[in-house]
Amino acid sequence: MKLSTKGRYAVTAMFDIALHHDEGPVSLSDIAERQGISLSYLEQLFTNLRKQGLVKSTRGPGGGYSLAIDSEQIAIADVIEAVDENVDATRCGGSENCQNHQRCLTHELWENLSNQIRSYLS
Amino acid sequence: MKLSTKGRYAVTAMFDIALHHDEGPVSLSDIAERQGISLSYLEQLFTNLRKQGLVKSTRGPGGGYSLAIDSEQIAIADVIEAVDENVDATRCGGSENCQNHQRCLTHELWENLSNQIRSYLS
DNA sequence: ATAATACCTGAGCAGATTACTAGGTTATTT
DNA sequence: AAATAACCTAGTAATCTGCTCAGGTATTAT
Repeated sequence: MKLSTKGRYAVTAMFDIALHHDEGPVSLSDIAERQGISLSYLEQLFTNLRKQGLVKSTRGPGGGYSLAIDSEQIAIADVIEAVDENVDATRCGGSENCQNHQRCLTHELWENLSNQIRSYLS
Repeated sequence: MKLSTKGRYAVTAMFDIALHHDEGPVSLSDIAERQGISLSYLEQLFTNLRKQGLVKSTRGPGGGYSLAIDSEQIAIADVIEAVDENVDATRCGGSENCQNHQRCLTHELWENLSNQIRSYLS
């Protein structure tokens, strides 16, 4: 789990789409202008959002992106994790070098924390 | 607000100190060994933790770090923010380029989110 | 006193990430 | 046919991460 500007951009853009949902698909250039984000950067973010099945695209003029599912079904955590490919390969990857209780304990602590944040953002 | 390995290291180390609190100050080399974190890197993190008044240091042999305040008074958010100097200078820094309602709205959305996460981690 | 311990500081560095630019291709509408 | 907008690929400057190295300085045990 990671919380950075990248994730914020994605959340902001998704929010923008949700707001203009009734006017049909929203083009990235519109979002870019409204939210002051680089168009090409948005394209990269939306590649991931599309792969995660959060948005669907319509090509050609008048096209753009629209939410793939109902806005209330989309968790903020999903959006953030779609763009922030989490490299959270915890030191003790699963079980291997959990020699002492200590390391397991702190590892568990952090995992719990991550999970709770994730469920909070849902 | 940012959640990364750096913050996790800090939280883990603070947790380690809290666990060994009764045995007096905890040396960074002990933490480094127990948690598998580079000593010099820990030193850098603790410089910030000390500046934020989260830990106090005891020099000399037998010295180390101890919690500056009661462990229950320390918010995880404080620890994370002490090391992850948040560059969260939001695009519309205060008021200047909030021309349209749109930008203000999403900005507010994100700020609320940040605040709620912060209060959750307390 | 002196050695050991452990905090403190700063410089540097490989690798990754961030935010962005540039320049295309493909699909669709008008 | 021409315009639009998704889609794709590659490159880049700046920053961040996690770490090493190389030295300090302060405190305490002997």
